[in-house]
Amino acid sequence: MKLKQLSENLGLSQTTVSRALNGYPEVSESTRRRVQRAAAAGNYRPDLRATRLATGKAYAIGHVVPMVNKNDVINPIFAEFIAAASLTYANYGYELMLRIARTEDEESIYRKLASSRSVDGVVVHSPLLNDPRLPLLKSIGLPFVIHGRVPGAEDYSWVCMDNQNAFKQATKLLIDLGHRRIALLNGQEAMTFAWLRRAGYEEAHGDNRLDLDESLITSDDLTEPYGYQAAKEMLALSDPPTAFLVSSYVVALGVRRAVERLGLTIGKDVSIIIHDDELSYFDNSGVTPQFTATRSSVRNAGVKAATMLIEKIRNPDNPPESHMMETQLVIGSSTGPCCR
Amino acid sequence: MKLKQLSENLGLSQTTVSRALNGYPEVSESTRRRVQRAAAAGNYRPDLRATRLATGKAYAIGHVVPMVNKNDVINPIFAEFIAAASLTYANYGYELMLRIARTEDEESIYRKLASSRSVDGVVVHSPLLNDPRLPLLKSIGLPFVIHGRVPGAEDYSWVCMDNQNAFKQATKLLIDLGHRRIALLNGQEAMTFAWLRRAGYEEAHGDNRLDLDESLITSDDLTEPYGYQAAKEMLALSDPPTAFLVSSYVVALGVRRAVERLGLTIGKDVSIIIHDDELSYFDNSGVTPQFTATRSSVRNAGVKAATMLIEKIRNPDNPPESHMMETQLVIGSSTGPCCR
DNA sequence: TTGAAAGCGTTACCAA
DNA sequence: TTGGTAACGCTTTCAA
Repeated sequence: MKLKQLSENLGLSQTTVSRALNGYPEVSESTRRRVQRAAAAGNYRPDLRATRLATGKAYAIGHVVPMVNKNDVINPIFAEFIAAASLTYANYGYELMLRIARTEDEESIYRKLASSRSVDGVVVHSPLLNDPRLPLLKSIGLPFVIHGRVPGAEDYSWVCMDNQNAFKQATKLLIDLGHRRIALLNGQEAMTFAWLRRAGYEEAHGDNRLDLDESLITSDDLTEPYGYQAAKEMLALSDPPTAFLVSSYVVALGVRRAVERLGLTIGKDVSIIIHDDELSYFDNSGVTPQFTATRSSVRNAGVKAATMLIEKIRNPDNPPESHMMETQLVIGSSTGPCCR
Repeated sequence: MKLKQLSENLGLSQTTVSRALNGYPEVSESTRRRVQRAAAAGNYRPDLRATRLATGKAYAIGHVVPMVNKNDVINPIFAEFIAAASLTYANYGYELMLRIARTEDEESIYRKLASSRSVDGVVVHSPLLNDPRLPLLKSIGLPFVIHGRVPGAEDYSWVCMDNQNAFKQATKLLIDLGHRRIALLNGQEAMTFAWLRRAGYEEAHGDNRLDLDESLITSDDLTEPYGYQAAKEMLALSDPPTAFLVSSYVVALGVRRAVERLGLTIGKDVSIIIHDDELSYFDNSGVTPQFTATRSSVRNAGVKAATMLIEKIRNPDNPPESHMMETQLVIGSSTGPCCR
């Protein structure tokens, strides 16, 4: 069923039918109802391709995910973020186009998305330090929101978990509990999320006049074996850590395994704080304090980024907007300082 | 830069320029080269919206992911599958539109995708037993490929890991090794992948005239705590299992934890076989046999589904095609029968 | 409150 | 081998 046929059936012009269906005010209520009824009965839906061409809009947002990890193409956090964004777009009549980008293709992908008019804007994932995509997108003039922050850069829109503060507060908590040897199991520090986490960790050390020990800091792709291996090696040091600050739950599972293999007890001999999206995956809350960005925060971030971008598209002259997602400190139970 | 301007610059008609750029044979090579050069110089790219309307194609494939899990919206396997598909579509000039569907919205989403002509076809994820989407999509006439199989249904296109055979072979291996009490930690059995895995497990038992013990079979969302809890309870039985057949690596991490907490050794006291996408996440190969669909298989499945669907769109009258992805049995090291 | 007609930027048919 | 022109199915301007 096309607009033409529908309007002929109704004995109205295409103009009137279109207006009735799109909620224009200058249509009489009785006509509108009649049109709506007929449209529903005839199962009419406007051809999105025609609407796009006629309106000059794409009614689509691109999500460009770079291939950065060895293991995943899309990590679970991104998947949740993107899923939430997708649901949000649907509410606004927008589609989500997903693009996976090899680093060498990334620039041409953005250029093509812009010049072929297939999207109205993009969400940029996995920002890096000095990320070249920022100036690129500005020069292209394609509206964008970054999922993450780029330290040092300004004048762009982003939505981000407060990684730095999260790790600062978590580190501070451990220090206040008496810990002095706190391990940081971080992600790849070329990505700003990891860089910021380390910054928060270092800040808390500085505030408390504690020296950093590089042998307690590692960064890698966030897998279970990484957590196990790193924790195992650190625990074998002559002066081992008494607490672990861990960037993801899978890594924490590895840490837990290393700890338990030594016969140590989490929450008594060793404290673990996890920064991740899914508290429930780690089932010994009540034993160890946990600092976490909950999965719902990730979803909220996706929703926020989506609405921000749509707003930006509708109002291109508004200044860049940014939003820091709150994280929350969840303490399973009281955990005294480590003393083994 | 639009086609009109480009053609004016060149002193050619839009027709000729379009033909030159789209590789039509009736253009002289010299003209084609001249056009291509000018297009590249002027950074011309056809407006995809116009192309779509003119050709009647959408140049887009929809991936509709139902919200089935409590924890993830998109599970990591889907993410990899979808990522691989996305890369494949890009090669063919197609876009991937991602839609997350609440169960109650699913039908209307498919109808809308079809009638608004925003996709040329869809990939259906997470098939269920007697999945209503099959007849729905057939009646709508929207080309589709299912990621997974629907037992009992016929005459549709699918790409699937060979879940049933994988679990049959894995179970058989354990039986041949002397195991008689084999636990199955499965996913939600409303989803066909889990149903098929159980079928394979049961088949191997039947072939060897072993009775099933329902107390050794559980199914749930695939999380670490699920694996831990289920394994812990089973190991406390008066006649505990000597082997575990596990549907995902996170679950296996939980099983391992339960096993190790009892002071048991994997590969000696207890065998574990994992069916999952990422061998490397479980780092004690060499100790326990592992049966696994590797992550590359998942990616291959995504590529396969994408190419099949595009082929189907180009050739709507071809009969349904299906493809069973091979899985491989990876044995870390020789593992004798359990005997504790 | 309604309608006629001109776009939107391509592709594709029919002539030349 | 090239070009004129009519689609494609909407939205939107202008007129009634």
